Amino acid sequence: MKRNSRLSLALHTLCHMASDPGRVRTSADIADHAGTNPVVVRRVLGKIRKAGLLSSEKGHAGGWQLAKPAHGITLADVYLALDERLVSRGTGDTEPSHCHVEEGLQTRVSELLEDIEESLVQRLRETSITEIHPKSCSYCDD
Amino acid sequence: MKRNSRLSLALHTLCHMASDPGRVRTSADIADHAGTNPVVVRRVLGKIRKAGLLSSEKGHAGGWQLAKPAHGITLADVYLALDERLVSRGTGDTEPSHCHVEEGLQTRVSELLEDIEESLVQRLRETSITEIHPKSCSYCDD
DNA sequence: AAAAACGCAACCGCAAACGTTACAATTCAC
DNA sequence: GTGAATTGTAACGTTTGCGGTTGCGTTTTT
Repeated sequence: MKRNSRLSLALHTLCHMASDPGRVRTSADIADHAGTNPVVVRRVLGKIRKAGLLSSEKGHAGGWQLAKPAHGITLADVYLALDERLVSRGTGDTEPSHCHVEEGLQTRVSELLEDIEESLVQRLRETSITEIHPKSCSYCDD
Repeated sequence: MKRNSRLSLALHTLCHMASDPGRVRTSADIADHAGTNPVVVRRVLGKIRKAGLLSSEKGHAGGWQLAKPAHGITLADVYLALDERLVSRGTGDTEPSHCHVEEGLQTRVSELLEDIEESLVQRLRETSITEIHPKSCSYCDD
């Protein structure tokens, strides 16, 4: 897999599911399609499930499917479910500075990045996963 | 330093410079203020310089300063100068798949992320570095 | 009981990035 | 000229994040 793999993998999988919501898929199936590993798939989809977008069933004939209508799932839902925080990254430790301006500036920069992050999420909220639809393919049983 | 350090460091530094454009600062000064290392500073600011936003002078009394008016420098300029590509990350190798749909989908997801990246840059273009101004501080000579 | 599937923890290996040291090149003061 | 100050760059170590992998327990169906 390559960069931004988690988001990419999640969108990839959700798009497949949106095109055939009834079908239950195993992590092995998904991993094959995405060119990765079942455990990685379960790791990523686990977060999506915790956000309520997917459901999974254990045991024989178990697997994954959408937990709600695809048209109601936006890119923001997926992004937030994965806790990506591409731009802001909650700074966590604000190391104290010897200078008032420094601390103020540090805070300002953080706030700014936080704003940008919010803009990004707003943008993501405008697109549903149903809008990622490649043309159908007669060679695949998707 | 913490996450997203390059962008953070660059904004931090440029903001300082915007508030006193005449002053020449050494990488050691900047590193002190930012709580990092002169070499790291030179690494990051080097990219900014290549984009034409900063100039640097070697030798005694050398250092860094803005290469153009601060109000004309946007966050997008800085972001692009650093070649961050937070969301899309030019996939590079598009591993061929056994399935037409997979390749189409892969492409679609990449295009989508590319769009999002573009939206992000558009958002960044709306803010100038002069808009990151903490209140002045009588304890510091900034 | 066996097979199929998830859930999870533990590890390996790799790549990116920061931190640091070292050194050459350049510029200014004297 | 000599020396100090500063950038530019290369090299190396360390840390961190993450994908990949293995292993094992749990659950469900047959």
